[in-house]
Amino acid sequence: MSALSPPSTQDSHNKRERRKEARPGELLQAALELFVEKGYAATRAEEVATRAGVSKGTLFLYFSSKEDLFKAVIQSNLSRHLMAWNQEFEGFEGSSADMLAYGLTSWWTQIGSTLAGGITKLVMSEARNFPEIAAFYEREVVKPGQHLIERILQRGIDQGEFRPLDVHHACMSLVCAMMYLMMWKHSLGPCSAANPSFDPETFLLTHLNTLLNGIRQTSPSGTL
Amino acid sequence: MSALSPPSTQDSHNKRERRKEARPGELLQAALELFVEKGYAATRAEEVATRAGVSKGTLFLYFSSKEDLFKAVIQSNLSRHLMAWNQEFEGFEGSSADMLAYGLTSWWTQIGSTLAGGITKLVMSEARNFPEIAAFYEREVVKPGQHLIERILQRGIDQGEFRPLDVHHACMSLVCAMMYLMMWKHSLGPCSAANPSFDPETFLLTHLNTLLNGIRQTSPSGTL
Amino acid sequence: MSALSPPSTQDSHNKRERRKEARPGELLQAALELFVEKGYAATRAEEVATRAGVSKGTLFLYFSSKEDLFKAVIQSNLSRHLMAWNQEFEGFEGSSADMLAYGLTSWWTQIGSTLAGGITKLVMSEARNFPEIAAFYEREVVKPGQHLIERILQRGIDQGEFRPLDVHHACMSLVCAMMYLMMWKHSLGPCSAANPSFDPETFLLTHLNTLLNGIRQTSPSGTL
Amino acid sequence: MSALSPPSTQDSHNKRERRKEARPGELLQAALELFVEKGYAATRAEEVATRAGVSKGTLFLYFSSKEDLFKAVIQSNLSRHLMAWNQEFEGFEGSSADMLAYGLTSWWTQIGSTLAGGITKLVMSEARNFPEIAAFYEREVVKPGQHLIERILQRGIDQGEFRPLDVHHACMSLVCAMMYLMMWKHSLGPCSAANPSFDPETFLLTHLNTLLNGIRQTSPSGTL
DNA sequence: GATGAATGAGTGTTCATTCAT
DNA sequence: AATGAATGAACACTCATTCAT
Repeated sequence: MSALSPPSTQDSHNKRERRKEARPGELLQAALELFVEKGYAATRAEEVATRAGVSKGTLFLYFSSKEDLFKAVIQSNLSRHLMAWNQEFEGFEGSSADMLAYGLTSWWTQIGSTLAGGITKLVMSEARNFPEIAAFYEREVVKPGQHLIERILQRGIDQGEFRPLDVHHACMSLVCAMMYLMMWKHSLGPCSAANPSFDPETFLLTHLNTLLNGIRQTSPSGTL
Repeated sequence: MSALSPPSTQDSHNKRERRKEARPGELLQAALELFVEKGYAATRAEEVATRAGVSKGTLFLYFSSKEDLFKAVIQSNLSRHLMAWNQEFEGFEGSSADMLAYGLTSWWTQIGSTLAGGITKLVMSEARNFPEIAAFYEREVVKPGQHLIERILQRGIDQGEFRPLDVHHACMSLVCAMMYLMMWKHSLGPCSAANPSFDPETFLLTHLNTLLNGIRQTSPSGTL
Repeated sequence: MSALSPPSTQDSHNKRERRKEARPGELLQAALELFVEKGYAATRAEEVATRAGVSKGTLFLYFSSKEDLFKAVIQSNLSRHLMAWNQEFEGFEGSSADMLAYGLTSWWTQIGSTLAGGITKLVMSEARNFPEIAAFYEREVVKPGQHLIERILQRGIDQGEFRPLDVHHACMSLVCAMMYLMMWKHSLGPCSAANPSFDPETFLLTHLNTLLNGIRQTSPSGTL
Repeated sequence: MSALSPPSTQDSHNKRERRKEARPGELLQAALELFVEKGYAATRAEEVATRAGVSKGTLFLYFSSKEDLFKAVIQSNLSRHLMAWNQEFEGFEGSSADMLAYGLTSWWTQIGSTLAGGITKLVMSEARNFPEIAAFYEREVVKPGQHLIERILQRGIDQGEFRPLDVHHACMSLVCAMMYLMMWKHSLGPCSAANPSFDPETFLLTHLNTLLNGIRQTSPSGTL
């Protein structure tokens, strides 16, 4: 697209080339969708290939095994996931409570309610069988996320907005609601004819407000 | 039963009988361990049998299929407890806050901290592939558990202990912490050299107190 | 039953003894019924034992294997079969045509329409896997039966009732209708909602009359 | 097709393609042989594959199950012939007696004397255990065959060649001889050192002539 | 003799992976 | 590079047979 892109290959080859270069990405995308939908074990390699528009054999040209494909799916999506996460929270101005509310909302919009939410469920489900992925996830996603939230909480304490508290515990109290929503959405949720009036975003904000009510320096009157 | 009954006959009868009666329990225990450790799909029926000290064929003498075994594992480890709790709380005296704290503590002691806690993660992981099990779990575990907690919350509201609130949301705020702990403990937990000073039970009670702080009719001095 | 039966065992033991001596017969009867109904391969040894009112282990006390049981079932029933057959036809007076008609009718009544008819189907179905049984059946049932019919046909020729013909071929033309009925009755018949007005005995006599019409020295007017 | 088309491409394409197109036929042939020889239940799927020169997995590439293979064997060996006969007889010129004789002869040549004749015995043997196959066979083979023969008989009656008769019974009288031959040939036949001078085709025509003698409007001089 | 709990070889079927084309 | 026919190891489940009681 840029005029500065390498013009080494002839234009006539571009369509093919672009196709070739896009292959891994198309396979990863197809695999992500299927793994999230059906789980790792229940997804057949051929399904992934078919959805990506190639043959079974081609899949193994790009990934040496189904396990290798799985790792690539998770890691490539976690990185994307991560970048979005980091950009989102930089340079926010306002009260710490507002920061948390904003963070929760945008997390739900950009991750929880999308395919990315399925990755978390996938990682949790397969962590025991793929320790490398578990370690990667913890290092690259869990730890930075916790750190960010704990910093916001600490900021609230330092500025007298929240009463002194164990930021680690408070962070988990906050985060666990998101985790619960994601697991539910990709496991029992689709199987249960549950209360259709339930709205995840409302629940998240209710949860936050109840917690803030419990940790604020002075209890305000309204709670949602 | 009588001390004078011929011991020889008894014993000869017993060795076989005792085996037979113990088998289902031994198989369920082996299945629980392996399912929690490796996941349902990744556990071979023969492994379960071997760990229980019997042959493959014997497993199918007691459980008609691998899925049936899975259901039995859920039922024997979770349904049982829920029924007991329902009865226990029928005659409970004391504040609703105490009831919740007691419930959380005994849940952690009897389920969360044991292998049975892994079942929740197991069910969540496999729900999409086994809708029947998902339905079974929702009917036998989720619904009764929610019902119990919501009744306690409603009691607190009716007695003026809690301010009026959406019991469904509040129940989820409470429950999600337990879910999070269990998911963590059986997925990323074993792979991470996490903070060793973290104590799940303390976290649960902290979480409860923060929430109670947020929903109580009159804010007490401070409970964190 | 006879007063001369060996009185060696005490009367008090009789019930048990009679039971014990009846066991093989009860097992053979149960096996016959099930083999005829479901075929050899599809009948489980345990089913046979259960129907005979004993346990699985007991079956193998009397028959060393399922195959052995099968052979015993066939051979014991063929003998019975055979005795009936022989007694039936001895000393018949009347025209050869009447002999054939009588023979066909009584064959249908006593064999074709009973469990014994199922044995023929069983033998045909399993002959390739049990050559001994096939040989036994041919020697003890097929050959004598053919011989009898061919003698009757020859008698008809000798007495000028039938025109000269190949008795072997004529015998087969006659017999094949019985075979067809038996096979049908125990294979496709039960699976098809076939013409309910079809009556095997009528068919057999029609078949015979048509053949006799073709065989007789002078064609009579009526043909059934 | 063109003599000038590049032979290299053709060949490289063909070796693989020709295999693929030949596979179903090779598998059907192997299955036919083994099923007829040992029975359906006693033949292992792997044996069929091995005899066809492929691995177990390949069998299931072409037939979705063993039962499906069974059905395909029936269809490719019997249904095909019946359809051809139906068409052939549409334009047949000559007496109905000749039609029947011609039909019997070609049936013996194309089916009765070949392995395909074993299918009838196979179906009869397994019908009770595979009702779906029984229904399939009745629909695809029995019904069309009966219909064809009954039409010919009716034609003979309408044209004054045969005396009025019950075409259903007459059809069975005719057909039962073929059935008997096939059952015999694939059950007791191989086990017995039977009369080597016996010729099935001659028997069939003798049988037909005897019946025709019995059903013709005017008895001719003698046909046996 | 009788039992029935236990066994383990055997079967149909699936699916990740290979490799000739 | 791409294909897709072929493979064969793996797995859930069955059932004839054994043997301790």
